[in-house]
Amino acid sequence: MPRQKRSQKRFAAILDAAAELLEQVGYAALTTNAIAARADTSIGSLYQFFPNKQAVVAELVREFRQEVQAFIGASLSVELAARDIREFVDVVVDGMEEIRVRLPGFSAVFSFRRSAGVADDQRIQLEYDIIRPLSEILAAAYPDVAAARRDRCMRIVAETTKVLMGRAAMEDEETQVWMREELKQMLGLYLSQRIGT
Amino acid sequence: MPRQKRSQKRFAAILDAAAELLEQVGYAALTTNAIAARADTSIGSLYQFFPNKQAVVAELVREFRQEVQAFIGASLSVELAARDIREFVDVVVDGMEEIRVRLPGFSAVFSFRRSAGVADDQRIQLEYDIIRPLSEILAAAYPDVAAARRDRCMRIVAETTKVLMGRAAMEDEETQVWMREELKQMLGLYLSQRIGT
DNA sequence: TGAAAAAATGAGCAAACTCTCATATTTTGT
DNA sequence: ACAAAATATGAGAGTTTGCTCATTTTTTCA
Repeated sequence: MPRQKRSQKRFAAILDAAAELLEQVGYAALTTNAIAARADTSIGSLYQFFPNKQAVVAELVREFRQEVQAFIGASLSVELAARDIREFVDVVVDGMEEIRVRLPGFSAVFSFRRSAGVADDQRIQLEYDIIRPLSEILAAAYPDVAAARRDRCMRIVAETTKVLMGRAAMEDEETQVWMREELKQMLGLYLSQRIGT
Repeated sequence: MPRQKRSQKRFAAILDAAAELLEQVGYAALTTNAIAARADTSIGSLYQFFPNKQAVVAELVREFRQEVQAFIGASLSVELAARDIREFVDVVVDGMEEIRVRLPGFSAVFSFRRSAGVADDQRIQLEYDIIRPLSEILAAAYPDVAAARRDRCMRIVAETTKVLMGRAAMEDEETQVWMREELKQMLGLYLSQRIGT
């Protein structure tokens, strides 16, 4: 762990570089040399802060998880879910989109499949960071719905949101907008029917 | 291209090995040496049939595309779509699941994101192999619906089906069953509302 | 049957990658 | 100002991987 300001800046620069590269080239093509070069530092410095390549991504995921938790705590509530579940869905979709845009590399990390077993635990936790609290909110808002159904619905909602936004990210602005709208429509209809209005 | 029976068997064995490895370790960890070893042949033979690693996957994708087209031609019809769009959705979901189970590596190839630019064209074509014909069937079954809405709906249906089945594939049998059922529910509701009964 | 064509083999080259370490530079505390 | 601690550097060691090629084995066919 860095103690001087100088090294703390490098630490942050390395993470920023990793995030940007992740966004641009994806996980498979991410290399430690490229990260160091983009962070304007030497490969040696990278390995002074991180024991290996996975650790860099793991630290990024840790930050991403915090952002997600902050968003859920700030924007989602039992009252909102109970009042209008469609509006609840809208907030979830818009919130995830905002996070994706603000944090380079987020969707790359969030979506990658079996990337040579890398940070797999962390990625799964990132998903549970969303599914679990959302399910708990629904539990409080709709106590009569069976727990199993609630969990399944939130799993569907989370997975669907994740992938459609990931796909949308690769398209032009116009396509992104309509995909988001269709997604809200679909999830709203689904939750209305499976959980309640 | 192989001319003797012996080499044609090797050609097929290499493709089978690649498909199994793709299923087991994913694209990122796929190596030509591993493919050759699993096919019980030498690395030299692999490069006698395929100019490079991408070509092996490309050939696999070519076969997958044919399977998808065959399924659509055999199982989907304008009549079915016009009669009951929910049943139409059920057939699509079950059909894709059947293909996924029958063809090792299918979901691995179908779902991978930005795998170092590999066979990207082919992967996109695979998606259009589904979206385009489905949209055409809907066009015939529901001629009053605007073309743009139809295309968007089918894109959403295809993407959602793809990812949820990909996720389901990593879970136990019980989870797969309920995810498929929830998926049918959601897509059925969505299409009923956006296209018609 | 024998020579030419086709197919098979695997050692190893070249390139790319992760990560180490001896050395140099900067910061800190006194 | 000076020594010790912290930080920075990049050449290169050690692997892995895609792919080649000289050589051997099998098949074809007159």
